Amino acid sequence: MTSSRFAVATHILTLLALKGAEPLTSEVIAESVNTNPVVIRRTMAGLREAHLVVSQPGAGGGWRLVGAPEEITLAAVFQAVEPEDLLALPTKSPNISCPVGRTICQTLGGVFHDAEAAMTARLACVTIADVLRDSVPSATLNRR
Amino acid sequence: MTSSRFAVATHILTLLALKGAEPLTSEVIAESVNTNPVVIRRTMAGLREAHLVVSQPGAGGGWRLVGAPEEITLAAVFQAVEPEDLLALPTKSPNISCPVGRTICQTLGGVFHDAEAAMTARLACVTIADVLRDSVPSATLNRR
DNA sequence: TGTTCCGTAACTATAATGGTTACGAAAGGC
DNA sequence: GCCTTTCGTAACCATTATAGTTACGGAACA
Repeated sequence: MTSSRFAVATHILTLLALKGAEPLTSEVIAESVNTNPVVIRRTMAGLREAHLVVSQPGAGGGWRLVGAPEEITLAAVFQAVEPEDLLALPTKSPNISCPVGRTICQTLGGVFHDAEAAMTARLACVTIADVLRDSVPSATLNRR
Repeated sequence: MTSSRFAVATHILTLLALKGAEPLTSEVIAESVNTNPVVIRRTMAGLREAHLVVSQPGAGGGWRLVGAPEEITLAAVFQAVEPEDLLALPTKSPNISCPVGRTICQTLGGVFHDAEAAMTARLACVTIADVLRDSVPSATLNRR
């Protein structure tokens, strides 16, 4: 099981898309997500590094989307907040004196990579705009 | 990040496939995986429930594959040892007085399900026989 | 009857996650 | 220049999952 960061990040971006150009503070976002502003900032840090959002400190500041909701795929969101590999190899290396143990990790690495790529490809078909439309059908996107 | 159970289970099944009808003890398997016999038994419990392996206590006992390696897909292995959802929704429900928070979990649930299905579909294309061939090319499968 | 082996409970150590407090720094209104 | 707002981040705690380990009961079989 992964962390809920991906779910939280998607929730936040959808909220930002709904509110359009208006910047939202961590406090306001935290209320919608039902958590602490610091948790929001932690999650947003990854999104900012990926240039999906920008932040502005000071009065009237907060968070805004960088691009159009139609152009933010969930694959990009996933990679921004869950960098690690989804399927894990064992921390302790297998016994290299066993013919299987000697090579299994390399074999599995390839399979795992393919499987994760398949999942990412599926996530790349969905955008924040799609999520917003699905989640709040009545929303008229406030475009900049 | 998931646990390494899926990797360990695949390792074990590959080892059983290599050894054919000969039953392997938890001790022998643990040596190849480089861990403790109890950890092996814990992992095997899921595989037994899924009818992928059978165990036999007592002298000369151990673990054997139930079916042919060609018929055991990694999707079946994955589902046997990692039953939970891969992508997680937040433990705390969002704020239902927010239009996004009210509905986002249901929307995300659908997306997550599709993404996991895409990964599983990819894993269903690979069998234990494939892994064995890839990992130990020289292996002649000892068939029953 | 004794050895071998699984089945499982119990305990521990470690790491990840999420929640919280705290405080520094940047932005902008006055 | 000051003061308020807000982000950025460190630090700490509680909770949970995983993996490792010991221990012991019960089944199989010679």
